[in-house]
Amino acid sequence: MKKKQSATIYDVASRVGVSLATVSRVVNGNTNVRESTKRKVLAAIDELGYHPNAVARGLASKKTTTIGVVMPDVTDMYYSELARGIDDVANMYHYDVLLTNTDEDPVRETMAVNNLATKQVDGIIFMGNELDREVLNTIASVDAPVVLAGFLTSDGSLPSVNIDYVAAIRESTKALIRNGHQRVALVIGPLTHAINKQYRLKGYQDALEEMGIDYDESLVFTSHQDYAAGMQVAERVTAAKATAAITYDDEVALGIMNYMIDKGVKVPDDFEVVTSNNTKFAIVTRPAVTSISQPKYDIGAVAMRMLTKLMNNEILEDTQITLPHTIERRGTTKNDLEIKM
Amino acid sequence: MKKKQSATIYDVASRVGVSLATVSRVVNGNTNVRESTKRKVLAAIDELGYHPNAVARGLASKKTTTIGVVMPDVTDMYYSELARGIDDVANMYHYDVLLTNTDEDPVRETMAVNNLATKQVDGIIFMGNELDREVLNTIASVDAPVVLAGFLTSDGSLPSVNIDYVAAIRESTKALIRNGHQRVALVIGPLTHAINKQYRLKGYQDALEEMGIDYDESLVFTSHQDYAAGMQVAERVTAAKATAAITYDDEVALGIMNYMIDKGVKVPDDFEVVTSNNTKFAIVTRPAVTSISQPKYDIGAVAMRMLTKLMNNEILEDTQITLPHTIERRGTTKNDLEIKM
DNA sequence: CTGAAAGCGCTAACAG
DNA sequence: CTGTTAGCGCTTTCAG
Repeated sequence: MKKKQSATIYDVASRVGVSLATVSRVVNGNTNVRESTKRKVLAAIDELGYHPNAVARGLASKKTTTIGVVMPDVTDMYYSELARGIDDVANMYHYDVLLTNTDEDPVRETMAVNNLATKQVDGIIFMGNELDREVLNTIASVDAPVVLAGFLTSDGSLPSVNIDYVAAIRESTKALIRNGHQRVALVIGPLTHAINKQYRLKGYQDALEEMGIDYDESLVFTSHQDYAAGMQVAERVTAAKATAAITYDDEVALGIMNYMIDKGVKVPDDFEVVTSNNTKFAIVTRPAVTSISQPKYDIGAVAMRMLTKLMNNEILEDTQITLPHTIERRGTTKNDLEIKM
Repeated sequence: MKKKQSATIYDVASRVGVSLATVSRVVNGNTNVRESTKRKVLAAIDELGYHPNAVARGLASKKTTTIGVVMPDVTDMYYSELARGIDDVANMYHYDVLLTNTDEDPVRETMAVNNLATKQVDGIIFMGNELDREVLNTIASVDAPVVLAGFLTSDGSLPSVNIDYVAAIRESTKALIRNGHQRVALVIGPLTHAINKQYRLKGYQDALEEMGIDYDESLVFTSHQDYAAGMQVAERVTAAKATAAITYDDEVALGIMNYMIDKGVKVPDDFEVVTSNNTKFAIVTRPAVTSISQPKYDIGAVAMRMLTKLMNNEILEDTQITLPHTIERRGTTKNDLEIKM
């Protein structure tokens, strides 16, 4: 039963007594084939166990019906949920997904994009936190549309799908301030990244300004995106005498929360926490974590949908898509947390 | 700067004044090329920005340097950690990964395998809980080696990488019994799956027998692999008057634990929990969850390593690989939990 | 060490 | 509605 791929389009053609072209037509659903011959071809295909060779098809048609997905890490819940959205709509449009983990290393990101180009993918969806100049150049040099999912560059030169980070952080910060906090810590990624400096930090600063609180740089912390990093930054947050924190990553939020709990600090009574991604991590703890709720699956799905249009040479009416977010109130904030614009 | 792929091997050849064959040789690292012409070819490649077309190469060589990974769901931490191990060693051997989510639906699994065959992947790594007969037939019909990661079939007809589930569950069950529990609940997946019935349940029964406790079918529960399902099964576990539980999935364990906590049952004082996958979920809660520790990343990595051998037509000395596991004691079991063989 | 020639399996005009 | 004819870009004998 091995060697399924042995039958070629030629075998089918000669068996039925038609030309390659005819077989190709029925395989590709071309309507210009007489019903009777179509039936015969289909029968032969079945008997021979013929399956089209996508590689040959790719060479001839210059379309591989494969897209590349470049992401920091599949084991990161935030990205994997985006990936699931991407994969589902990719399948819906009959695309396969070539997955690459980069750990946000620009060198690996560059290699990944180049490699995907070599494999002739029809398009690429890129996830991460920032686009290094060299990566940007590589993307520009590639003959395949690229869309960013879950982050963006400051110049908006590439199509992307995101939520309104400024508003999301602004709202949460204000809510915390209304809850009585004068010192709210902001825990984000490197300020060298546009998404952190121009969006998240901006939202935080806007909130402070609107609420009449002076911006204190010492309340802004940079952290890696993992649990251990959260525990570490928690110590600094404590030292800075913050009484609440907004984080950009759920694992970091849990690290901070558990640090507090382990130190005997009551959450939310003595310390409130709001996180950003609303992954499963935010709901399995006690207390569960209040979070900005991003439509992660949809971000991936919409990005993929955009990509299909791009691959189809359609014009996008809007290249910078912003999806709505909400705030999910849970146990790490006091019940009277009030969300307002 | 667009249209990078414009240059072909032919362009390079004519620019240098050699034949295609020569360029192909230097591109593929064939040593039979004079150093001077090699240098010239390399220079031309650089000037023209030539990048080999993997699709054409695949057609000609019948190797795509791409493998397929079929998994239930990327957003499931257990599988995504396996996937990361796979991806890392795949890259090490210069393979790309085509990812497909199946939600364990046999229909989608069958389609996935067929699709991967169409795409001419050189090999496939399959993850899941069970192989449906039809899926098994499809796998057999495909002309590419397949290895299973993180589960197995009862007949061992396919190469696989796992831990010793029987021993792992036996040890944890016995440890719980030694802790004084007469009624330990076992929460696993459907008994129609070999991994549940012939391995996990067996380990549980062996432990009971060794400890002189009668097997009580009403203490074995079937549950889906998610948090909500865990909360649901917890109610039944409580009704069955179990005082401890062993689960096959971390999210399920958290569901059970939180159900107990929410009901005022003290964990671990009044109820102990041991889970199986030791994902990040097990460490971010308070208490953190005692877990069987599987080398998930390594399971994926070893599976991929096996696959490379298979793709290289090497003979495997051992097709059923068992990796070592340990038990990670945390806060959902009493401190005197004693692990013995 | 290098070139010529024959495909890999399929799509895509172009005829008819 | 169907066949013919070119390739797609590269690998791979086989000569030399």
